Amino acid sequence: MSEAYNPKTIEKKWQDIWAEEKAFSAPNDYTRPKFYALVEFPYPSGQGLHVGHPRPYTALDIVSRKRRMQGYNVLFPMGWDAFGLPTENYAIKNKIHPRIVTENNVHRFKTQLQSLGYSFDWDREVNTTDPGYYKWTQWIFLKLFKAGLAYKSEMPINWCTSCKVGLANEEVVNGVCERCGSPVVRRVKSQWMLKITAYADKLIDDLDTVDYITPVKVSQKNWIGRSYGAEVDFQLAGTEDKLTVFTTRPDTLFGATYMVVSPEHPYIDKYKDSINNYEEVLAYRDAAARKSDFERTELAKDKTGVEIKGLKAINPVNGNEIPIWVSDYVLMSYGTGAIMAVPAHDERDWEFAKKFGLPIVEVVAGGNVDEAAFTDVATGKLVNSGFLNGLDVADAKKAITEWLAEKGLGHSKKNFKLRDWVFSRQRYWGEPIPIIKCPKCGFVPVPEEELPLMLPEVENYMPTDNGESPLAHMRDWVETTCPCCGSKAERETDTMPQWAGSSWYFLRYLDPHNNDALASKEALNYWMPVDWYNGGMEHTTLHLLYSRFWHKFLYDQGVVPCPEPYQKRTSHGMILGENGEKMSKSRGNVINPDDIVSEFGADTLRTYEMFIGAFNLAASWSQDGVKGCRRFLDRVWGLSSMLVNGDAYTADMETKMHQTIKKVSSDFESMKYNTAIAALMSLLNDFYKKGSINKAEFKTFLTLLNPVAPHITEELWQEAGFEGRLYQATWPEYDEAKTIEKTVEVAVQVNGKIRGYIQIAPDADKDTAIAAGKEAVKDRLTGTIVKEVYVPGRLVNIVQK
RNA sequence: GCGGGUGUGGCGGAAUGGCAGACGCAUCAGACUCAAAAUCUGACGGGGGUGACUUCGUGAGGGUUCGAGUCCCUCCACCCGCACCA
Repeated sequence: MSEAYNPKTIEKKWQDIWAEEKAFSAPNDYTRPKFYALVEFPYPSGQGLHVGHPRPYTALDIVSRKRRMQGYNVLFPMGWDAFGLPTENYAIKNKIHPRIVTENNVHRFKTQLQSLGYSFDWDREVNTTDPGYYKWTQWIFLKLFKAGLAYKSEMPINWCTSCKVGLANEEVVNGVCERCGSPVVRRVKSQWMLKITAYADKLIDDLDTVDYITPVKVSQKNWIGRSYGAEVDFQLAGTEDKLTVFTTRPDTLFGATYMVVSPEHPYIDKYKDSINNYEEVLAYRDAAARKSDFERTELAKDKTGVEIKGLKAINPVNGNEIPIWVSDYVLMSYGTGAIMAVPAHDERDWEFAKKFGLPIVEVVAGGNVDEAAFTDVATGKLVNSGFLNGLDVADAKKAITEWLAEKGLGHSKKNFKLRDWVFSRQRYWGEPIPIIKCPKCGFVPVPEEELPLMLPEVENYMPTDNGESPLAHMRDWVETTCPCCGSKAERETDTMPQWAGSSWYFLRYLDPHNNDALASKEALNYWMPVDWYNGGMEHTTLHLLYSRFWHKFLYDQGVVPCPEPYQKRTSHGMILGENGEKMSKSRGNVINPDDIVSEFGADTLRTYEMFIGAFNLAASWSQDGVKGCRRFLDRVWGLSSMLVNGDAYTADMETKMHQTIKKVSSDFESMKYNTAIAALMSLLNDFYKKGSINKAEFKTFLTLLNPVAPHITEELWQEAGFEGRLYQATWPEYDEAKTIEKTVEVAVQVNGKIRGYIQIAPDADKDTAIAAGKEAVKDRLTGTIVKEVYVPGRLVNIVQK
């Protein structure tokens, strides 16, 4: 073969052949060992594919191709997470229906992904905007509703004062609207909520049963934020009411010298007649409400507050009457919205007490509470605390909690930072929430047999002036009758957030055309759980947590066979621009994958993105690096002109062949793609040095490289006249014994410094090695030998005085 | 402030506690060429030496060890999250 390597023709050729032969379809052959590899399906944006997409996709494509050659039935699917705001905004701006925008974008993305030669099973493609798909998204919502896990609640939302529309958090940048730059304020609206907090404990505890990379587990745990403590009741002096607080330090109760309530605490209104400075308190509350998130962050270090005069609380443990303050450092959304302040042992309380001259009483000895709050729970001993004196913190916690329970003044309690999931969007391009609002029956689910509740075709999908969903315009869609009592009723006009469709998509791949269930029992039992899921760290506390929640719910409902959806979760680093900054249009450092494919070929792009650096770390793009990978493939192409006969590895190559098979096999599994490719480059260099490669060696080399560069290897396989298709070949085996060199160079050190080398068998015994080593450095052995170290195959170290 | 991550040649990066810098890029030299490109071959951390060699060197400083990029302690810088969660 004398023609030069031309990826343009061979890549198209093999993509067509693979499609025609259905090379990568995952048959429902439930007798074979299965492997379910999953990558996050993309949001088909108008920008087209980003060079960031191929990094994770190629990585799991490599693993999938390898596993197929190892005999697994591999499911590696792809689909489209196509509902969402950018499409809707683009549609509004350009006056094109979002459905059309989505179709166009999906077409472009699919063409781009296909040009990269991924071994996706395209027969299982899913699209979240397809009614046949969102039928089941709505079905799951109804299950949640019927189980009491979907409810409506007044929630503050982000409201753009200029666009007059509710915004997602992601659309608010530094307190202003991302699109128009106008200030964003909080506005209370009735929203659908999902009770993810009901699964808070399971979402933490079951992390022990899955194989996720540590940063993901840590982030999820911190995000859920479970903490153990106690709720304690403080009597409001002169009333029948109690002010309840949550604390993780009930042991410090004797040191509680005042209390603080959040500005939104209901007692401010309830006791306004008893509050002497109500006007002042109200002014503080209004000021706090006006603060934007940005200001709250900025002012976090400087505590503000107002004493509520006329109300006092009684410390239950010593009967002291203590003042109550209001301050925005106490959040209504966590615990009870009120705290007991122990300035001696809490930094925030200490700061507040110092500023307002409140008493600081030390109850845990070990620090200097005049200087700083003492928060060390490991070493302190209780003082000034009556019956707790002398105990350490852990014992004191236990003792006081028991005491509180006995007296009916409190009880142990655990709390979470996790909040319920705001599930409503006042937008058009999302799944309609299948609920009917009946004046008599309340919220009534749309009957299951009426699903999917189709998103109506509308002329005008612009947001309304009053913040209602555009669907509210559609009176003939909105007005309906109650399925329960038959009276006039209205449909819910909110739609679901983008996270809905992506919370269960991995289930639909199993059986994407099933109209009777989200997937058949057989398919679920065979394929679940996902064996390996790779995705971005940015989804750790949103998509990944949401989908685990839905899956756990579906498990409790008997819909899915396993409590966790993903057995293993890994994550890739970002690809940055050549200047080391995040790629963006404004920075002018965006690389378009299409350009790389047309100039260098898909195999080069795949190889480069895998060679760029450690998979889990961010990496900067380098056009020279791309060229280097193309040069590597050119040299691979050149191997065919060195091809000689031979059905077994030649003697001088045998060790290296077995070593490379071993290294590439394990590196692919541990995501060390860069070193796997380096090993293949090194092997290639050896063939060049030698000037020949035999057929056995060529077969192995092509097979090892195939997962990374599938087109060129398949072409060379065919050109060399090897049997069948390379994608159907068997992954090569290595013989551990044959990975070991006959002799190796072993460094000889004297007192830890290298002074010579010996050639010796790697498994030589210690006496032989030490003797040879001493001989090699005999001129330097002038002192008394105190130690002789021998690491087979590595080094000899003679330690002398 | 808290949590997670990262610091190694000119650059991207390799190194189960055991020869630091594999592999690639850039650069330089040689071969080929009228020439250039491409390709092939070789050199390529700093200092010293004609040289075989020698010495220093993995963000900084300590420590453990025969031996530390790797383990421990104290710091520093940068990146990414979270942000008063009682």
